[in-house]
Amino acid sequence: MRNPETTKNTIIKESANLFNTQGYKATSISDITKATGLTKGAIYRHFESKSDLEQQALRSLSRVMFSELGDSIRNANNFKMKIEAIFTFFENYMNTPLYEGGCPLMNVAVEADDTNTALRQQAYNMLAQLKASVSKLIVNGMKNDQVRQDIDPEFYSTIFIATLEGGIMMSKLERSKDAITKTVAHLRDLIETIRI
Amino acid sequence: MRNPETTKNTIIKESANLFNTQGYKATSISDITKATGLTKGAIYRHFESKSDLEQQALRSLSRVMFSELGDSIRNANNFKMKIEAIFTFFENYMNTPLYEGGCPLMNVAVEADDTNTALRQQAYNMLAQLKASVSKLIVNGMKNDQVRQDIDPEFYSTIFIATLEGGIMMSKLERSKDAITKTVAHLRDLIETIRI
DNA sequence: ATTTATAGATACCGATCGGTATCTTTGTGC
DNA sequence: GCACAAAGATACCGATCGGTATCTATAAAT
Repeated sequence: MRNPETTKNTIIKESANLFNTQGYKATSISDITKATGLTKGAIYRHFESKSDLEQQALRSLSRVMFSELGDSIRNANNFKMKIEAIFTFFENYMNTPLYEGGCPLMNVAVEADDTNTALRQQAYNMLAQLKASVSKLIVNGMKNDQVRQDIDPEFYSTIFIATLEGGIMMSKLERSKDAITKTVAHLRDLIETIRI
Repeated sequence: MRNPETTKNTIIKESANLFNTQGYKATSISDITKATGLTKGAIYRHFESKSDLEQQALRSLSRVMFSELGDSIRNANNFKMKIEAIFTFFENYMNTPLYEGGCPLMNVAVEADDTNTALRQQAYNMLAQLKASVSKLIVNGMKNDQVRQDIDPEFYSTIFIATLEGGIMMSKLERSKDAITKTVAHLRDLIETIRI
């Protein structure tokens, strides 16, 4: 019953959920004690500060996000299907989300200002990783003659991510799939202009 | 020296700045006393609660945003130039922003969860207003034979806003104009496909 | 100049914040 | 079954939170 590793994972999972839905600053340690059924003493045994917990929770969210996204890209076996896997991943934020509260990258990017350098740096790294994976997908498409040679992978990677993130922001606010559906439809058209 | 109207405006302006940069929940009343040089007594004479101040501050940000955006659209005299005015407006978030902290709509959309219905509703209304103004611009372009008749204004309005909002989110995180520049370049291409 | 209404300052309230010292409970090796 | 180290609970800390009752200073009207 009393497994410290399990306890730590529980704290990370529950706090990640709270941080991603309510915000990092807005979530208190006592919120986390209520969600986990543990006490402050237990939490501060496993994490040296709230800031430490925030960082580990975001790292967990990041891992979940990128492992799911990476898996679904890997499981698709051509450029078109890999891109569709990304679309599905973002559309799922509105029906069967991996985690509550929307995209952890966008949430932390908006909340973390200059006073929270640790979270900001993590957000920056997440965006860099996301851009790199989309760019790589496009580059591989070019190598396999599925994408035109004259396009800039970084350019399209940026367009894709901006459009999808903006779409889920709108959809979350409107509580409707409409925006993300429209943005994905648009990106599908865009893909056809660079595919071979 | 002692003008209650001026005082109230000062409180709204300074608190709006803090809310938009640090977040609503994360900004305390004492942060606002420091920024304004006033005391709690003065603030609570003009606003009945922090929530009331948050709402009035956001309303102020919204008015500034839409009056500036509306003016620059009005001052342009054809579809292409009006669209360019929107691009310039969003690009300006990265060089000479109207207010610190990025787009008030995106900030409040991400922060305001189900526990803050008042701010959420205001954010929803802001998005509706933004969508309506871009849609109207496209509809007018169609009426004046500057835009193709077979396109859906709501569709393109959504694409534009999603892409621009996503772009400024990325640019703010990366502290670089790169993302917003790329997204604007993309939207410029997109415009050419629906213009006559 | 005096009165009066109100803008703003001061001093406080209980609740909650992040954090810690200390105590009790629990699993594990012998 | 006993000892022991570590996990978790309890009780507390000072600081800060949003909010308010009360007092003082000030501008305007007479």
